[in-house]
This record gives sequence, C-alpha cells and structure tokens, in this order.
Amino acid sequence: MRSNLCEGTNSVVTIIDVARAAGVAPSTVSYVLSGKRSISPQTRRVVEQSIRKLGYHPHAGARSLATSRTNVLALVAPLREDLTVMDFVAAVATSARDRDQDLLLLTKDEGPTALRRVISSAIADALIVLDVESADPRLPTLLSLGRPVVLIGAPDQTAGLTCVDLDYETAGARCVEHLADLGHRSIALVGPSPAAYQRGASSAGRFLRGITNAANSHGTHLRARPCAPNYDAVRDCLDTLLAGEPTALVVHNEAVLPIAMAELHRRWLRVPDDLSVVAVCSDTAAISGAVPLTTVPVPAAELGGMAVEMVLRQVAGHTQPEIRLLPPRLTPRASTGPRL
Amino acid sequence: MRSNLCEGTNSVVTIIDVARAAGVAPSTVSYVLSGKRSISPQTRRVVEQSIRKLGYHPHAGARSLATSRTNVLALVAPLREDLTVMDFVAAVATSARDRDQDLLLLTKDEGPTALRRVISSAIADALIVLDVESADPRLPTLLSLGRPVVLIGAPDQTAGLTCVDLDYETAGARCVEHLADLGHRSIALVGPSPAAYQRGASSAGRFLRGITNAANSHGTHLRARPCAPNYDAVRDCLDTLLAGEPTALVVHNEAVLPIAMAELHRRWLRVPDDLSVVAVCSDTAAISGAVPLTTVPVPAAELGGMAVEMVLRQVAGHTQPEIRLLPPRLTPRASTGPRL
DNA sequence: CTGAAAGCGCTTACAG
DNA sequence: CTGAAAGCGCTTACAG
Repeated sequence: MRSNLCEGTNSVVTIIDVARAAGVAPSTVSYVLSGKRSISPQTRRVVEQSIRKLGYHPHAGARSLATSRTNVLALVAPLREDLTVMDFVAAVATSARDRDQDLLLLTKDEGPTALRRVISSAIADALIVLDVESADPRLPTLLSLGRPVVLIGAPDQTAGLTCVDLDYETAGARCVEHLADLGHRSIALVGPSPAAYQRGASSAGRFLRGITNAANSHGTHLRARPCAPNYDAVRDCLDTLLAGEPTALVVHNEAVLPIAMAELHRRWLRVPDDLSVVAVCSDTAAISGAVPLTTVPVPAAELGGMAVEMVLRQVAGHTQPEIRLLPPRLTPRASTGPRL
Repeated sequence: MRSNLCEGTNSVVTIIDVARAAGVAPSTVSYVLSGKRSISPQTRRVVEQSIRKLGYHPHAGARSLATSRTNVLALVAPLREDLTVMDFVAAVATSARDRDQDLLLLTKDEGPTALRRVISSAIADALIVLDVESADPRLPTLLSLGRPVVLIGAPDQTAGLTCVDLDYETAGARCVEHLADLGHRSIALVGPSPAAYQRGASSAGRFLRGITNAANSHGTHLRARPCAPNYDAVRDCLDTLLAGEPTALVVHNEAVLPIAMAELHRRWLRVPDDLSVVAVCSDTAAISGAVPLTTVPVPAAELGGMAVEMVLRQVAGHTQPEIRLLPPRLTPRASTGPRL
C-alpha cells in the first residue's frame, strides 16, 4: 500500500521530468507553475498530475538564478535572552510564511559584513533589522546596499531609511497621563539596562524623553534609573527610586519585571494601594504575575507583520522611504489605582 | 575620496567580470575561490585583487545549482515565548555561522510539508529539529527525506534517527540523589505545563521517569504536578504539592520559576531553610532571583553546537545514525541545604 | 599551472 | 494556447 512517490532513483526531479511525463514542453510546466500565461484546462490538469505524481519541487537556486529573486527575507536579530526578541522573531517568521517567503536568521553580532554578503550573494532579497541603535554602525552599509531594508526601531538619522516602531516617546507620555489622571504627582522609572542605554537602544532614549517631557508638562516629579536584569541591581535600583517616595512606578524593562514585582512584595509594598505600577512589555509578561499589570504593550506581532509587508512592497518596486510609528495604547489593569 | 567600489552599473558582478579584470579564465577565478587546485602566487594575487576591487560575491543560487550544496541549515523551532527556545536558536545560529553556514528558520507549526519543501527545493542542505515529541508526527517525513537531519530531543522510536539531548532521565536521578544526600525524604516536582505533557514533549516524560525511579530506589516520597505558566496555576500547583509537606522542591519549568519563587516567599517559606529548591533550566534564569538556585542546567549552547556539528558530518557523508545524550551535571548553589 | 566548454534547473522573450 | 532555445552565474571534468 505504499505510494510510489519518490520510488527508484534518488536524484532530483526536474521540470524536464515533469514535462516528459505530461507530454508537454518544459516551458509549459513553468507557465503552469507561475500562472504567467493562459493554459488550456486539460494541459493544466495533466501537468499538475505529473507534478504531484513525481513529487516535483522547483529548485530554488535555479529559480533564483533565472529570476534574481530568492523569496527569502533575512532577519537580523540580537541574540540576547529576551522574550521581546523572541516575540519579534516569531511575528516576522509567521508573517513571512504567510506571504510565501522563507526566513534567514542573521545575528546582530555578525555586523555589517554579513548584511552585505547575504544581499550581494543573492541569498536573500531583503533585510529586516531588529534592535536598531540611535547611531547604528550598520546604517551606512544598509544605505549603500541599494536593496529593500526595513528597520524595526528608529535611529536618530532616518534619511533614506524605512522604519517601523512603536512611538515610544508618546508611550512615555501615555504612562504619565494615566498616572496623573489617577492623582499621582511623583513617578519613578525603572528603565532598560545600562547596557541598552550604552549601546544607544533607540527605544530607551525615546521613551525616557517622552516620559520626562510629559512629567514636566504635568508638573509631575520623575526619577529615572536604568536597571540590569539581576536581583542585586533591581534591589539597588528600587532602593534609589523608592527613597524619593514615589506613588507610582513605570517599568520599561521586561526582564526585570518579575524580579521587581517580587521585590516590591518583599518590601511590603502593596500594588496598587501603596504603589501603582505601569509596565512597557508584551502582554503575556504582564498577566503572568500575581497582579495583572497595567501596560503599554509592545505590539510585536503588528510591528513584525508591518515590517514584512513594507519590505515586500519594496521588493515589488516601491522605493519611497517611510517612517511608521505605531500609536501606543495603554491597557489599564489591576496594578494602577488612584493615589491614596 | 570615495572608493570606486560598486561604481557605475548596479548589476551583479560575476566571475566573468573578475576573470576579465584579472586577465584569466573564469575557471581560474573559481579555483582561486575554492582552493581545489594549485594556483601560481601571482595569479592568485591578481585574482584576489580583482575580487576585492570589484566587490565580487559569488551568486549563491548559481553555486547551489552547480554543486547541489546550499550551505544553509534549516532550524525548525517552536514559536512559543520561551527563553530556552531562544537559547537554542542562539546556539545553533552561532555555531552555524562558525562553520560558514547560514541559518533558515522554520516554525514548528508549518508541519511536515515545510520540511519536505525546504529539502526538496534545495533551499537548505539539512534540518535541525527542536522541541521533538515522543511520537512526533514529523518523524515519518523526516525519515523519508533521505537528507541530513538531527533532532534536539529524543522521541520514543529513534530507529534511523540522529538525536542529541540532555539525558533528562539521569537529570531526574541527579536531583533526587543530591536532595537525598542532604537528608530530604519527601520531594515535590513542579513539572512542565500540561500542554507540554499533552503534546508529549519528550524531555517532560523522561525527566519524570528518571525522578520517579530514583525516588523509589532511594525510598523517597515524590509528588509531581504539571504547571501552566501563570500565577493562578502556580498557586494551585503549590497548594497541592505543599499539602504533602515536602522538604524539597524540584522545578522543571523555566517559565514558572520566578512566579514560584515569589509565591514561596509570599507563603513565608524560606529557601533553603524551610524548603530546598532545585531547578532544571538555563543558568541565566537560575541566578537572576533573590536566591541563586541549585540547578541541573540545560546546556543549550553545547547541544546546539553538537547538533550543528553532527548534521554537518552527515552533510559530508557520514550516514550512521547516532543518539547522544549529554550527562547532566548538578550545580549546587544557595537554594539547597540539609533538611532541618 | 591554466583554459574552453558542458551542464546544473529554471524563466522568458521569440516565434508560431 | 504551446514549443524551442537562450541565458542566468557558477563548477568541474577534459585537455593541454
């Protein structure tokens, strides 16, 4: 009862094999596959049968050689242990597949050379770059490639670049507005890790700017500190921040979030009665703790989907650079309440 | 002062361009590149200069068409938000690059069809599969591919398959031994999520078997429960487990770990005085909490590296299937102590 | 130590 | 609606 697929020789089934089996020319098989000219119903049927029967799969290299298209997108991702990164990778992978593209994974530490290599060797048609820094050293290379590139994130200089990101500056403002509405006049920010600030992670600076400006214009006191993702750093950071007796805490650091919540608990600080908490992170992280957290969610799925869409538009010929900043939404949950 | 790389036409630089510029035959350029025959020093020098000057990069599709080799490895990863998955992806990506291979990222939910497509279309030379289940539905396809495949994980039936994994059965035993040595006679296990058991995650069952058998032979009482990665599930799980008054807790669930530690703290259970804790997880997760945890670390970096090495050996012609189970090591830290 | 040429498996004008 | 043929950019026997 075994099917006779792949029986006999182990060699590759080519378009010529299919053509012979179907009694047509190779070009006809090609056109059936691409739909680029009309084919009689009978021909189509017999060709499609042969394709199935022989288990034909077009050779990607041959196709790319003939068309200058690979249908592969390269994603450049940082390798750190980070759920948000994983979210973005997942989002881009899924939407790439939805558009019949494969995904090549490059790591950030391969640097600019790898980007040029992948494009110049026609391994991928386009690049999606994660974890962009304010003055990213890869920018000159990216610009000189002359091929489709989309950045998830926004560097300082965006001339000629296509970027998509959450509007972190407004996100910072949203946090202040929400807390100010609840009567809070003193806010503390647990920011990204010192490493993130040092490498100039673009979201870190923009969020800080947004929350600072908003605090000023609301007459709200703000104290901000970066925080490394380990227990000691969190304790120190909270020591410093809580010394100012804030009534609300904004956490823009997903890795630190569970540690910080546990530490607040250890210090007998009830959330939200003693301290309101707003987090900027993925929603899954926000609802896994004891108290469901008010968040400004990072919409990784949307951002990843948009990046794929935008880069494919470029592949299709659209060359106008564009910056898209998604308006942040704040989702109120149990971790924020009125100042008591 | 601009360099004259890439000046003028935007079209692809080919081996013919390089040959012309160097005054040699295209085949000579090819041999300089591949090192497959001896080349006079002068010829080599002039060819290498032309390559640099023109910014030549070999066309991957053309090369794969001519050689039947892509130098691309495909990694099939599950998409869930999970640091361990991220660890494995990072490990495989890095070691692939070290061996001059690119990495294509496939998602688990694409199923067996994607695996066949990627191999049959010569998009990748080989497959590395993560998150293997006891009776994984992809196994028949994988076996029929006739191409290099390495599983990270071990299904029940391994005939004809090459697998590499931590020896989770022995890992379970190590936990019991360590705790029994410290005098503990009643152990509780927080296992992987119900979802993991349901899909038959192979490590879940093997670890449970190992810890169960070891507990029996040590005359130690064991109570085990799966646990979903959210606060309510953790609370329920601990309610059930702690009712048995264990003096030690084994946590084989990285996502649950920070929540569980916070919850123990909330219940006034001091670690290790009231309760010893052993975790099976990456070491970064183990040392980020208030108490550095005794672990049996999951050696993602080693496993990923071995998978790449093994799959490349297969690509090079080595066809003998093999099962490699890494012996687990237990790293004692502050979270385990003698039963008081 | 080096060259000329066939062939890898596709796509797409060109011709009918 | 369909076929015959050139060409995409490499590699590798074959010949010298």
